Amino acid sequence: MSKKPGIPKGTRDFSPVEVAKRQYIMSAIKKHFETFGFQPIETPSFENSETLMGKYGEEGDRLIFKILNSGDYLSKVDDTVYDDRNSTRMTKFISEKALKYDLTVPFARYVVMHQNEIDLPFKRYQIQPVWRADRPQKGRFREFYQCDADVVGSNSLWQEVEFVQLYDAVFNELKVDGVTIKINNRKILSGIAEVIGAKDKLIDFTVALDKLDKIGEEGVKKEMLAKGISEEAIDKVQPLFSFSGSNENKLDQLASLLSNSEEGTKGVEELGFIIDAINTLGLKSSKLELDVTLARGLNYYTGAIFEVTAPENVKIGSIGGGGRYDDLTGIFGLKGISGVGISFGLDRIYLVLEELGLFPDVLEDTIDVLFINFGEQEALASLKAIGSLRAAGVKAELYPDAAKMKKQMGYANKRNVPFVVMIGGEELANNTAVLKNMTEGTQETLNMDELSKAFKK
RNA sequence: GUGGUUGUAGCUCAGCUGGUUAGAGCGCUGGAUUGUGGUUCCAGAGGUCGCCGGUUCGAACCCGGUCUUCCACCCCA
Repeated sequence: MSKKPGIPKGTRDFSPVEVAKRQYIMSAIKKHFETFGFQPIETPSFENSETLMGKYGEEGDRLIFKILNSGDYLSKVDDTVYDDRNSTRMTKFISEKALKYDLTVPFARYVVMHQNEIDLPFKRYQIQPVWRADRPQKGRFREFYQCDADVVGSNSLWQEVEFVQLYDAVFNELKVDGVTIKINNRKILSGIAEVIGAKDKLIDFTVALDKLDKIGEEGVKKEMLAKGISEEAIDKVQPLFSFSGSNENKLDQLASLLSNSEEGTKGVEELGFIIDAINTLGLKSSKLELDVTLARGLNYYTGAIFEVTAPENVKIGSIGGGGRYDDLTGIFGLKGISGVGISFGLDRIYLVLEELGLFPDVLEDTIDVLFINFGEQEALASLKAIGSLRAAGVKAELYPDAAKMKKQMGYANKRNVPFVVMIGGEELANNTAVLKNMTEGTQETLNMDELSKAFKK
């Protein structure tokens, strides 16, 4: 048993059916990325560690897969570092490359490196695997695909509006009804923190607030207190805990709550613009929801924050996310370039479609016709016929061995092949072929011309 | 990284409080049917019970470790 091969934790093999289903999702995403004007790029599977490390917070560093240096990497390690036996500190001496953790940071690196060849605003999309050294659980893998679309070089809020439409277009195409596109704005969160006098605790505050739907009001308050946020401060944000009504309604409440904060007011304005525009333009099947508790994601979001959640009856959490980052390329030395983008979680969308039974049946791909193998001469004649069928776009194959009929027929049967052609001794002599319909069980003898015509649609 | 959970034939799973040769269904191979599948019937192959160690006269079953699965936390797609 132990001799059996295995694959690493959190990785998967994909069978032909699974690949077909994944491609179905990917092509829907790709189609809309392209109709929205995005162009594809690809970046390497692994980057220099320094490109990735420190970009996702402390937690992120832990989850980055590090690649061991080639050669005799230990001999180059300094004695003091070696004797220290501190893994974190040792890492940079024995590993200088790492598997990419997301598509956004490598994209920022790409923009900086290729700034002279890019025309701004630059709209790119990217569909590639990423890796995280996380513990697997439902909808969470160590290798998974992200499908990202980002725009750099434009501060326009119309981009945000278009991304909402893009999410809607893709999920509508995939026939997933009832997707919620949640939207928030970092400036609103900062504004709230400012108004309650906890500006220095912005991250702790937002992380706690984000858990509202999970641990409830009391839980959130408890966590905030534990993080050193005062009771008066928590009292001031009380309205947030029972935030309800229409998006416009929420905006009004936020506007008055944040009237003393310049930044917060800006955030309310930005959100108002996006929500107004979407109200006028309309969405096909998703709904846009202002959610002040939304604080997910990376520390670099500065404006809009997006998160897409699956329809209520599917418990999978978020299937996409994104936001605006005013200065992402700044970390690589290119200041003043704003970016905004969204991401689709392919593997999670797959689980949603599977659970809702939304994959089309036609994805079960098979060949159109199997030729039974009766021996050398017969196989040769079969391959002649197969050649002209293939030229006409028919998926045809010859059973490779002159095995027993039962076996060959059984193979056709198991692969759901709709037609079988038999060219045996008799047919060989008469230059004919027997075409059998496997679902009806009927068959007829045809000459070669009639055979190729039979498959013309 | 923390806590819990799972592992028996190719697959899905039984297996009593530890007691002789570990079972079923499906699948697989062969035959009934030497050029006609999906149905039926008959026969057969296939397991060092995840791995390592311990307790015991005796371990699939108890204990420890390890790997794997799934779940929750952290975090996230």
